[in-house]
Amino acid sequence: MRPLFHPAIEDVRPEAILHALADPGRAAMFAKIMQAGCVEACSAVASLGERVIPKSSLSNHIKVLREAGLIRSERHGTEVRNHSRWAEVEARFPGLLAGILNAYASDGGSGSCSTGPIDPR
Amino acid sequence: MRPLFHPAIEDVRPEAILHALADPGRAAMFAKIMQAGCVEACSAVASLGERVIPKSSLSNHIKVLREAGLIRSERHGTEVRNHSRWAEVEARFPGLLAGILNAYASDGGSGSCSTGPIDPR
DNA sequence: CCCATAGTTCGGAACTTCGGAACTTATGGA
DNA sequence: TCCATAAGTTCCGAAGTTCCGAACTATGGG
Repeated sequence: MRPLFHPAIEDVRPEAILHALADPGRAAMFAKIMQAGCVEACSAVASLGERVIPKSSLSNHIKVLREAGLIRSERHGTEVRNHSRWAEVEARFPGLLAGILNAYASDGGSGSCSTGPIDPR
Repeated sequence: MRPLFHPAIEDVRPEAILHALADPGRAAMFAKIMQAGCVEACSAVASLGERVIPKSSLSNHIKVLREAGLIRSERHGTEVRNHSRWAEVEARFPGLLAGILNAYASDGGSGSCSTGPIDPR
């Protein structure tokens, strides 16, 4: 198993973040990781709404979030814990994440993704 | 030629906006349309940096921006004029566009896209 | 050692994006 | 009026991306 790759914060590109969060499912995962005290096993995030996400897709979504610089993942034994990198990303691109997550939150019921109003950490 | 379709502002989805702006070229077009007094023929937007964009791709990029709800296009004789819908989008998703365009702007030279700091209209 | 659990990788089907060539539509002469 | 030209759009094939089931690889416990 290859070691997990994380971009340095200064290598994080806005287009990667937008692409990662342009999927409502991924945006919901990110919101959940952020709100859950910034720690979450991959599988804990596996059901969003009605939908059960297959493991392989889940693994891939998490990878997209990680490589976009949005989360940090560490292996702990057999599981992986995910932390949001909100503070770093916020310092580099102020207002970006709040704007995006609030947009999804205010879009509300109609999207597939539930996110309360934003308040990091 | 089919009449141009524009979503009503309440039908605009955050994921469509993120997807549209996840392409640095499209983000640069949008920034240009906004800054150029909100009016711009498609062809006026055709050269971004070094790159000359083929007409068919350009037409498609403009369509993506339009269908995401970011711009309004009107035919005037043989050309199409594009207006940004900043105010409407800002009212629906406060802070979203500013966050995104500022992120690209502060990413600056390294991306393929030049956008000054944001100040609508 | 064997099993269960948590993730990852592989590979094919379905979808999206890119760009060249052909088409449409409007305008401005001769 | 008829033709030429300019601005966009559509079509379609090649290239790339995403999704998900099946097979695989760690790790920890009994």
